[in-house]
Amino acid sequence: MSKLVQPPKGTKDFLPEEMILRRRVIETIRECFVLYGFVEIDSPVFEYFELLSRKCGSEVEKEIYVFEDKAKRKLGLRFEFTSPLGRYYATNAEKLTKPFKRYIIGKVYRYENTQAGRYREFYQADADIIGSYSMNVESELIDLAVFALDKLGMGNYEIIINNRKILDGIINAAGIDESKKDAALRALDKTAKIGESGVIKEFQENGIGEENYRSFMRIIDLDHATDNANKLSILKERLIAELKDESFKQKAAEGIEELSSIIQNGKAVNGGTDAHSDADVIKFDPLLVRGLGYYTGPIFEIKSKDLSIGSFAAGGRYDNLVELYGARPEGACGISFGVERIIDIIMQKNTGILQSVSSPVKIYIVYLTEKEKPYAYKTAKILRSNGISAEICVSSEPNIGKEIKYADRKKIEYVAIIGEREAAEQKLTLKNLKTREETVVSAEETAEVIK
RNA sequence: GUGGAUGUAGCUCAGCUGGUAGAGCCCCGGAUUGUGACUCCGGUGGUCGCAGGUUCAAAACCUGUCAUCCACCCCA
Repeated sequence: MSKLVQPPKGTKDFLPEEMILRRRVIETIRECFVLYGFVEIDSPVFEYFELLSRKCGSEVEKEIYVFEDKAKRKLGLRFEFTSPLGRYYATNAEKLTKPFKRYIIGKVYRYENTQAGRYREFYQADADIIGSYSMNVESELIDLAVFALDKLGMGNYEIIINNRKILDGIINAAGIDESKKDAALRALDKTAKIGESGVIKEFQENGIGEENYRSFMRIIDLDHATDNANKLSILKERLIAELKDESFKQKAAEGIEELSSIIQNGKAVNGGTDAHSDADVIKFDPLLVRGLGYYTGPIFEIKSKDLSIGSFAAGGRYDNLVELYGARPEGACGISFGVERIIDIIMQKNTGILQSVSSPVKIYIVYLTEKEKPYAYKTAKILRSNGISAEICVSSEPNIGKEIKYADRKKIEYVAIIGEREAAEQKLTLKNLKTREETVVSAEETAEVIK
């Protein structure tokens, strides 16, 4: 294939069958957002580069698509929805009802190397609440995620939570210097991948001692704990005992309270028994870090338990970020779903799904000769007026065999055949392509039957 | 940005130590002029990712480049 007929690196074309599935996934998420009371907004795909790069961290900054417009303004494509939301909120704060609960679904762009599940252009579906410091927000977002993911049939997944405040405390208690915090966190985040020796190596490369690693791991050694609540209370005792600095101590305790509250809320909402509120699905993991620089409190990540495709939804609290854009400081927290990754998982779990999706078009109308054409069009209009999506044959020389084959390939469930006999009776032959059954009925009856 | 693998028909792939391309599926037509999944017959389709180089001769060897995949990095 020549270069010019390929879509640019990291982007792809979507075939009609893929679009049907995508549409279904996006619509399901959208419906859930609405069910939880979020309102939709939109904002530009590009913003001033300087705005996008604020507080996102240098690693992320490298991934922003940058360009200059003809007046030499430096612009960038949005790489996620949080910075644009900060700007949007600051711009429109006076017009918005607070707490501001909004959702947005759209394309975002990241200049990075492609891989399975990693694209340069992809969809995110994002729900955020600005204007509350309460943990009820986190609970609501997690509950929403569970609701949506179950509806999507995502099966086995887990929600991993942690809190930046706790991390800060453990880092301090482990004797790691504040200036080396980021490097330490980045290394720790990789524990599952590179193992203990790998983390120690990275620590040393950044001038952090092995003993610091040991103390960190000793503090978070919670293997004997029975559940999340138990883990948190053990950790709390340890941190209070080990932290000298009063402000760190207080923050860490606060962080633990926050997570306890989230877990508690989950239990309350689900009647205290639902598996989603327990360690099975919500899992406190002190090694969860997340890269984005603006998180200030609880952070969470959702990933499949049986497929390793990275997380497909994630979020966290970013209090006071809006202040960066000139608004009054406000509590804020959000969650983001990676649409492509969700679709990848659905397709891996159900390999035949693309073949099995049926067309949104309900019925295909074929007439046999020019004589029946007016009646066929009239029939189409009646069906459409009744809310039935109907396609009519456009060939000037219809061949019934070919037309049925066409309808079958397009996964249309029914065919209406209109020939001399049907036209005379003001009816049609309704054929179900799956069962191959045929009945002779009127257009109105057809609308009733296949609705 | 770094390292590795791959790139042949719409799809999945074959093509030996260099001798100028093949299968299956799909698609199209017919057997079957008011009926699609099966069967049979016939047919279309490839500047071998692209550009150079070596050679009498390159899909094959060399170099570069682009894309995909994998691992880093980071992340949805």
